Amino acid sequence: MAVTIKDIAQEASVSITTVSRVLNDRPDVNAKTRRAVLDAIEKLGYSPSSAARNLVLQKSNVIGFIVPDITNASFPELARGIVSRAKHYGYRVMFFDTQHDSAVEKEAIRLLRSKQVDGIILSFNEANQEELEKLKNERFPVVQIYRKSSTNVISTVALDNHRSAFMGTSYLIEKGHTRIAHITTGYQTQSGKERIAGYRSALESSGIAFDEALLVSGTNQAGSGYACMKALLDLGLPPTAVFVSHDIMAAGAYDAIYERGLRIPEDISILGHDNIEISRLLHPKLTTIDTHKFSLGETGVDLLIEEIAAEFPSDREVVRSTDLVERDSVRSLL
Amino acid sequence: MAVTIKDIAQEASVSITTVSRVLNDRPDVNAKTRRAVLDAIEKLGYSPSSAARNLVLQKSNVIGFIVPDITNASFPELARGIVSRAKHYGYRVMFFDTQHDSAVEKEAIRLLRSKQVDGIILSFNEANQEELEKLKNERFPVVQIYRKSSTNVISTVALDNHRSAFMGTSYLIEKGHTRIAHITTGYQTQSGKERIAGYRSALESSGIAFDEALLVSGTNQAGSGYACMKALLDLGLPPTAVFVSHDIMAAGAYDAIYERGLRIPEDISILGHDNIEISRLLHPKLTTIDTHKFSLGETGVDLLIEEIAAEFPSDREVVRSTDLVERDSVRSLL
DNA sequence: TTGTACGCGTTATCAC
DNA sequence: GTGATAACGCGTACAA
Repeated sequence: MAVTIKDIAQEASVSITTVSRVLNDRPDVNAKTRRAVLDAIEKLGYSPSSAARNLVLQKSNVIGFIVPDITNASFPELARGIVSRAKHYGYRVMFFDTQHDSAVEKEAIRLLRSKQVDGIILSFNEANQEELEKLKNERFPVVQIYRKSSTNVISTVALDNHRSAFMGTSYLIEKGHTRIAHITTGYQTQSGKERIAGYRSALESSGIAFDEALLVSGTNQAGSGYACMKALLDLGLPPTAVFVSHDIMAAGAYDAIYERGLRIPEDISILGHDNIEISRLLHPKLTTIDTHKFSLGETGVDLLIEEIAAEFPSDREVVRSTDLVERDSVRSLL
Repeated sequence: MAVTIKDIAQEASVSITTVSRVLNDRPDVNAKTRRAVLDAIEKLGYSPSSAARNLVLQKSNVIGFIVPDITNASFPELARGIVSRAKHYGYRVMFFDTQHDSAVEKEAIRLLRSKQVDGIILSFNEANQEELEKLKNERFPVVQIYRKSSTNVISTVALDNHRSAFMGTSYLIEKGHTRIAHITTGYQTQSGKERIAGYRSALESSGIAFDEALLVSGTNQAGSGYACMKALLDLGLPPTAVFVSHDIMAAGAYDAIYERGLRIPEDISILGHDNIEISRLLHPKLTTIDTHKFSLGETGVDLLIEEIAAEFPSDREVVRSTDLVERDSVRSLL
């Protein structure tokens, strides 16, 4: 059915070895011969079987990218960074949306073991660390994004969440706010825990007492942000500013605020985190913290490629800082 | 290095054929033998090489999904639909973001020819129809989403844009609007053309004269929606309602309106199209038209699988209708 | 029920 | 500069 290297060889009256040579741009082949082969390829419409190639080369040039939820707002930019950098290295990207199924590790293991992919990038995952480390020990390239490895055996590119939250909270303090709430994803999530710590640390640095009532947790979704904000507005003495740990939750918070007939930032200031696309489409435009997702994705691929090429498993940990982007949702009280 | 079927055979003291049998859940193998093989597999931590499998089976169980821009707001849901349905058929999905590079067709052709993927789903693409049809003629499975094939040789799942725009515009008319503008992506895009036609058709049906000045075109981005809206607001007699062909442009339109100190929907009504995630996060929540993207993706996979299994190239065209979802951005003038 | 041997389409080694 | 030929790891007639 399909045309193979053998057909080309026959058509061009050469051996398959020669065909393979021109296919791989080897210099040691006569110009005339090359021409003939190229013509045959063109004529028969041939293209090499990647399956055969992968088999003999023991390499697929595909990297797997596993996310728990492809609809996560941070996904697109991160994915673009990964795809773009992967392309640069001659790799393709295969996506896996686990839908939080947590069969993540099984899928990952199967993929790697079967050589379907040469390496894997994990993001936002709650995967079993043990399994991953086992994989790692078998010399399978794995890189985590966003999530630090507790035992530091897996290469990681993460955010400096503590510093980021510290910076955000400090910004609100600089603007004259003292009653500052924090909407978080809670102590169960790593980023939540770290950002809470940064938030508290900033308060303390300025001599502001931490108020348990101003810390409310939910999940990384608009609806949850809405609920959290409502809880805060129901307080006897609501905050004048809220640091929301994810922009998508901030969008939900907007809803709750508008529902009460309040204004942003006149009545209450909102500071987000992540800087996703919708942040600048909200009204007023959301002041937030950019996480450089595209670049994070690129770095993830860099680490993975390094891992793939390396003799021995590396375990580099890259921690990236974030940047505040001022827009219109925070009011200065000064 | 890696453990192969041969190692398992040796370990279990059987032939590779037998191992292959248990691997593929063949019934014709003794229970005891199977146990032994399974044990060996477990012990050695074996998993079959997909490269070898693909080569002998002439099949990868991967489908390619090509989009011009992964950050398009309609992408996530569509992708989820595709991934979900593909998984159901035992397929994986490989994403390709062409960044409008329009080397799309070359990439697609290479992929298919090289058997890296068993079929391809194209979305939002401006790819060369001729190339695609050539592919199709060579019995390569290709399905288009959103874009109808002019010559009807490629299977397609598309939207009934005309009907959709007709419905949307009629809705505004029912609400008492007569001065209705349309922000569009223009006559160059297929969906733009069809939606313009639907819009005009609805106006005519109600005896409202089409006003050239109320039709303003841009690109499918927030910034462009902003610019288009500004142009409309600069009109001597601005519209009372605007039908925006894409929600992301509507989000930009909101900006322009707020910038002028106007209110939605009190001063001007906005009707979107697409129902992307941010639509319900805007304030006021955007009334729009849902395109059932998840389902579209599922159907795309259905068609592709059919195509892959089929003896002869099919060329089915599925046209899906849309649904209006009423929220808060349209005011009744009655 | 089990095993032998060949083929899938490439690349790589070694001759010529 | 070019050509046999042996892998790569698996599925599958065909035989036993």
